[in-house]
Amino acid sequence: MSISFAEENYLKIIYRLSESTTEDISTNAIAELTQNKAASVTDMLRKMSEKGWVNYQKYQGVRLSAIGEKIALDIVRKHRLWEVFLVNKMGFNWDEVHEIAEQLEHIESEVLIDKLDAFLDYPRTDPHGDPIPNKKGELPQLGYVPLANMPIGKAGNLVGVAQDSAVFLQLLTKLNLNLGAKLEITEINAFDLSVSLRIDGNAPVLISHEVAKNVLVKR
Amino acid sequence: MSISFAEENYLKIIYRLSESTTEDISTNAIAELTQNKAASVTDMLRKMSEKGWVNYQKYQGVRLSAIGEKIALDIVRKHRLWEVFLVNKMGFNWDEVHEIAEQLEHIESEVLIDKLDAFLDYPRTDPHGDPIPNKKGELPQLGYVPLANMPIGKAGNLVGVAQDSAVFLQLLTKLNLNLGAKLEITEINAFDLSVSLRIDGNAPVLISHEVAKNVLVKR
DNA sequence: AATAATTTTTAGACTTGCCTAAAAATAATA
DNA sequence: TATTATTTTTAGGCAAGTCTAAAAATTATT
Repeated sequence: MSISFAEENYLKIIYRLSESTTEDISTNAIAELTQNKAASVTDMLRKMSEKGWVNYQKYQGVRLSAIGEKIALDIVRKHRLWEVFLVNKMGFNWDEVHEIAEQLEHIESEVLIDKLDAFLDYPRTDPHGDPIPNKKGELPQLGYVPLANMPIGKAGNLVGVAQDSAVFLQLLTKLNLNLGAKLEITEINAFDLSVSLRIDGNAPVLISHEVAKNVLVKR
Repeated sequence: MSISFAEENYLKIIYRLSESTTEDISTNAIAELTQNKAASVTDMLRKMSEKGWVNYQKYQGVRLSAIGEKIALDIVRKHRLWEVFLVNKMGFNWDEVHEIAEQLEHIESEVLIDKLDAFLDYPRTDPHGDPIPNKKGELPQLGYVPLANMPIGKAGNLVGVAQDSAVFLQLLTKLNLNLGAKLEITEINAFDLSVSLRIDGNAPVLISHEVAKNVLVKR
């Protein structure tokens, strides 16, 4: 039984939504990310449920099954490896590669992906700092994660930075973002992805997505 | 107006068939290569004719329009560049790459293809010796072509070889395949792609596809 | 030139993946 | 808790791309 582009996209998006919550994923949330109407999502969830890729109860939202998660991780692996390729080998900037990787992730060839992995020297993260699953679907334990990738409401400690330019480090100091500080995202603004951040339990302050990307946090 | 995978495949296959004949391409020939039924091909030809990509008259076969040929050459360019990538950078053998390139050729990003071209150092031919069109759709003038790619009935002269192992050259000598010999394919056997070859006007002899690939001919 | 064989097209149908509009279920609020 | 608002599902429909079976056109053969 083969899998279509559309199905791969749904699985990938359900996976993405699952990363930042333990709750069931809503039809509307999926509709927004797939750019489809809720009715179409319902349709697809029913079909994928029959195939055993998701656990879906009408009106109750959806979660990936073990099989569905393995498939999703496989797509994520391909997506992130291709992103590394595009940035490290083809000279794209990290903000130009998403659309192309969305296409490349559907290329079907296990041996190609293995060779690509080797060619790129077995990277552990993509150009955005997201971890790359191995071929068994296991995520490498990095011990940290970019602040921008932390789920809302989960606290962690600042353990490092992904960039060490002087201007960046000066900004951190000014914001009271010091090593060891306890950080918790209270809100992410959809418009510019800027982040409301609670530092050491104080009132939230606003930082840019760019800053949040470069601050590394241990959960 | 965008183009679908299916349409790209049809255009590419009509182009391939057009390379080896000046006659109009038959519905059945296309059906065989696309692995579809003739009825489906008729349908698609009608649609592509409306879009102006082919010149099609019922029962009379089809030819690419100027626009259709440009699109086809673009796909061929992508296909052949990806083949070079797969062989030169990923370590595949030349006989393993076709299926993967069939998928990669549909990736849509002009800037990616340009960067890939540069990354591969602007190759003029793919791993099978077929010329790679430039981004304007122009084929490089190679001055030669693998014997295996010559159309049936067209004569040319042996100007070189694509391989120089001792056993191969010894075989050429035994077959009377010498530099400057006049060669004309009289038949290609579908089963193993072996070639019936007329040498200097003599009665045809049989050579393998492998040999025909490695003999270079000037038309 | 008439008939037979082959090729191509038409007609009608099916699947996938999407849509809109209306109905049903759930969640929020007075 | 009753009503309202929101979310989700159902029902019916549409386009793309394919299929089979039958009809029409072309080509080959007697």
